[in-house]
Amino acid sequence: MTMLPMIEVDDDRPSLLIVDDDVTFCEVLAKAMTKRGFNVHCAHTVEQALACAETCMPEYATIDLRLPGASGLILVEKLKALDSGTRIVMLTGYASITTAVEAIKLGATHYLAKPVDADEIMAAFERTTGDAEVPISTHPLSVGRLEWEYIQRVLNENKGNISVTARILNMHRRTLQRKLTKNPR
Amino acid sequence: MTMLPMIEVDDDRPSLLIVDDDVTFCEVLAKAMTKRGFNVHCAHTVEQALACAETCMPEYATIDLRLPGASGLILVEKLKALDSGTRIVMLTGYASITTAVEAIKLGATHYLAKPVDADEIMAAFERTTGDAEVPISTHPLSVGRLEWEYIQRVLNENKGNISVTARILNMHRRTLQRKLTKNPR
DNA sequence: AGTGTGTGCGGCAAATTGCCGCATGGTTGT
DNA sequence: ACAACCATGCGGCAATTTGCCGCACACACT
Repeated sequence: MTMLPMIEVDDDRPSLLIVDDDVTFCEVLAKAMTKRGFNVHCAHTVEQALACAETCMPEYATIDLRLPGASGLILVEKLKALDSGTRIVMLTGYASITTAVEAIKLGATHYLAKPVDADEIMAAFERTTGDAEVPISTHPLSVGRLEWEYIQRVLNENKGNISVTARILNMHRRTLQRKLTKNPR
Repeated sequence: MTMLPMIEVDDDRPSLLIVDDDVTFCEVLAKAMTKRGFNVHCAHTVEQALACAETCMPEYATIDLRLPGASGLILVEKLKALDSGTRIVMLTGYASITTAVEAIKLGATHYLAKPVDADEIMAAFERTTGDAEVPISTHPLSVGRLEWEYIQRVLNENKGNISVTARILNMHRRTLQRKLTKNPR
């Protein structure tokens, strides 16, 4: 695991590579993880991530599934090839069972659907093995809140178009409309 | 209860253990897999499966996620402990990302949602390595589906405890109970 | 025995939803 | 300008889902 110190000699913090094309998301997460004691680097493309990984040799990584050009799964493969000890958490906006299965097979230690908070990611890093013994993290998000966050995200991605969002989300426009007038629960 | 005290003489067919509480399903699948050259055994509970596995040492297994009493996941763990070379395909009526991730981490070679046909299972046994080329879907989950996945995840993290999960999720136990009996929308 | 907790399920009122309709405003192509 | 199309906001009402009560049973711990 501790192989080549390279440039970063006197930094005993574990290094973390965040790969996500959403710059804002990177910044927010970077801040949160720095506060939790990581030496954080960010990348927004597969190429950037690889370049960064070669120099900083991250012990931890969070990778978004959907990256410009290629799939984040490739990155899982490459990072694991670089250092099989790297702990990788896959993040995704649009979770699917197929990609989850592949990510784990490729060596990701966990797979989380956005929205996630930093504590969930921390917990995921710890859970390297499949288990019966489950370390419990308190889940701040109620189902109502989760739904609200998700709706906001999809709505935003569709530029606020309620009709389109309702169709995508497979719910009735009237219902979406009504939900939007209410506060997150 | 002890159904097959059969003595295994020389049998060069690969042995397959089918674990599912649905007897009819077992029979149908057993027939299909026998035709494909397997030496098939069936079990309907975790205990039966373990007993069977100890005598017949299956090289292949299909395990239903939902078994009376315990989850099929622990069976994955035990079978792998018995023989780490066993190829296990997880089957489930209600596929969720959480259980898929757990199953793969525990060593299952694949995870399939019912209904499946025998050929899919055959293909799954072959696919031991991860594949970074799988297409990523850009289609968001429906809100109902998202809720379902989230519930599954929290439920899993709380070892299937419905009362605790309901409290964390800030929903009524009765409502959670009712949701769990329904299909992911 | 007694206490605490989890589970499954029935019943019923309250809340939410699905689904209709209609009027309005914005955009696009003719 | 006009029609065609789409998104929006909202009212009404039936169907479904929920919250919340209850009860019985099982299991663990004292």
